[in-house]
Amino acid sequence: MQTDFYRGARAGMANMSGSMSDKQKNAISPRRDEDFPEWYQQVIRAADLAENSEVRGCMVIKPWGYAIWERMQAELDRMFKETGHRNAYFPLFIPLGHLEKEAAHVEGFAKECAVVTHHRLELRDGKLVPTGELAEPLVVRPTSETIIGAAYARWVKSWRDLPILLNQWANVVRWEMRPRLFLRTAEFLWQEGHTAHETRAEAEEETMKMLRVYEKFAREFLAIPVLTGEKSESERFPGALRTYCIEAMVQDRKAIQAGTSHFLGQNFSKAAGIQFQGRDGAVEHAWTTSWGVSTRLVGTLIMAHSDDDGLVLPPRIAPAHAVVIPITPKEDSKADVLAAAEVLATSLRTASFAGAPVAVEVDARDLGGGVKSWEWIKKGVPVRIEIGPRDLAQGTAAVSRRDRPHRDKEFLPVADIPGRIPEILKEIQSGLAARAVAFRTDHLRTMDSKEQFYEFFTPKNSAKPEIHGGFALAHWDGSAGVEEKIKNDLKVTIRCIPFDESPEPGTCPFSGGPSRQRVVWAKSY
RNA sequence: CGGGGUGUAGCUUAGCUUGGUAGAGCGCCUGGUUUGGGACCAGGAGGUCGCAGGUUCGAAUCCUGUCGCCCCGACCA
Repeated sequence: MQTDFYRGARAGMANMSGSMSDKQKNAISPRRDEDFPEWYQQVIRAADLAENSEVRGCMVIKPWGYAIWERMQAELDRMFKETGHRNAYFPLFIPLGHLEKEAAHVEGFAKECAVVTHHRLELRDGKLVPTGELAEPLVVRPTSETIIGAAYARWVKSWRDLPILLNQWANVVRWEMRPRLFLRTAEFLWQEGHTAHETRAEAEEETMKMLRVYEKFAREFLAIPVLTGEKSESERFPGALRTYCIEAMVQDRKAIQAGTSHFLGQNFSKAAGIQFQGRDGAVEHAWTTSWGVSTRLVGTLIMAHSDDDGLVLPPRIAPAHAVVIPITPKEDSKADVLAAAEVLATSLRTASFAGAPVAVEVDARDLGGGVKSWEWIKKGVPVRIEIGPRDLAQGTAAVSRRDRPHRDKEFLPVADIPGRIPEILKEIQSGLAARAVAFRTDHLRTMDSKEQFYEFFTPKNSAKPEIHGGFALAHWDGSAGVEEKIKNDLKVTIRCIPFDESPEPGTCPFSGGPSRQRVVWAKSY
């Protein structure tokens, strides 16, 4: 089966007629197949999700973008609570000394830390200059293992104090060289779960449990299939014993790490001194985990589902499920149309989707119907409902779906709409998920020869690389040398070593050495 | 941080080679006609041409430096 993400847009274009088609075919220019990175930025602008700020690498998340993040937060927070976690908040500033305690951690994060060295500004010759140097500089958290570890060390005395199962919603700062809206910003929003356990087995189980939470969230809410597995040593979190991840494929066939869960062993508890007296009276170090997802999920969502007309939101994560658009061509019927729109919205809100009332917006702005419709198309709202004077007479409204060409509309009796919308939302959700699965299936290849591998990851046009490649399932001898070589040659890395109940041994096509199992290779964000 | 590209109104851009103090389209505002698919007519607002120096009688244009952004590389969620 050939999955074509552009099919919808083409069908839409074929339906177009009149002056519009001469003017503009798609809302977003360039199209995905012309220039994917530029398309991505234009979608963000067209949907009014975010913009770059005056500080390099930082972004302003605008209301519609933030609403998507809030939806993610709401569902994840619920899932964390269901798995026994509670929220807390730890400081933004970390004493420099804390960061020095775990060697691998220092190595991993030292290069990208913002450091606070002063606590006062003085006005000199009209310029503000920092004064009041701090005795010990403070690091703006790039992640919170160290400062949370220090707190856990204070809190834990006995095995009865364990486990500690906390999460925090916070911002973190990593001074990135190449920022990209949502995908990699100097400051980003995330959640970080931090747990401490009595036994190794318990901590390992926790690590895996939270990975499963992320996987379920991605599949059920974002409609994005993800591969799960373990990171190779070179991709592991600094200081972790094992790093597990969910990896998604987006429409340029690159991989994106959408969430991680780390088994930290006793590394951080030894560094921070998280010790307790066990059931046998012996003093032991706790076993810790950490796990997180960030606003990168918003970028992942955009790249996974959106099309050449803008954002496409899966209903289960959309801030609004439906928008009612009053069409008010005549002054004398305007009040009636607006009133009917409100009545329709109100009745629609009595319907429920996925266990909650259908979220409805009414766009009562005094603008042309086409203008308003296009705005909501670009914002990715799953369902648009237009209601105008003719509908009033007939008791109907025109229903359009974001997963269908934008010209398609179905006139439904108003009375049927509250009953019908939840079904449509369900169809859109499962349709987007199915399409994403099919897309990934099409671009996931099992391969055994080096030649095939290199061909797969080499664009035909090197000057202006077309969308190519995907995920390659190939054997690997487990050596960092092979990883290094492939990365240098093709910019392809091991995204994860999939969990495999019965691994199929084979031969590494790059070294000829023995391989325990196939691993997932891809270009990545 | 290295290589390449690029900065002119909110967006897209003309002008730069051959210096003479800025033009368009979209968007925005007002009025009218419109509104079921990104409307039309008329009027209007908006730019110290990224910033700082320099050359010159005069700089968007030439020179130097610097900053931002984009792409590639290193690094990363």
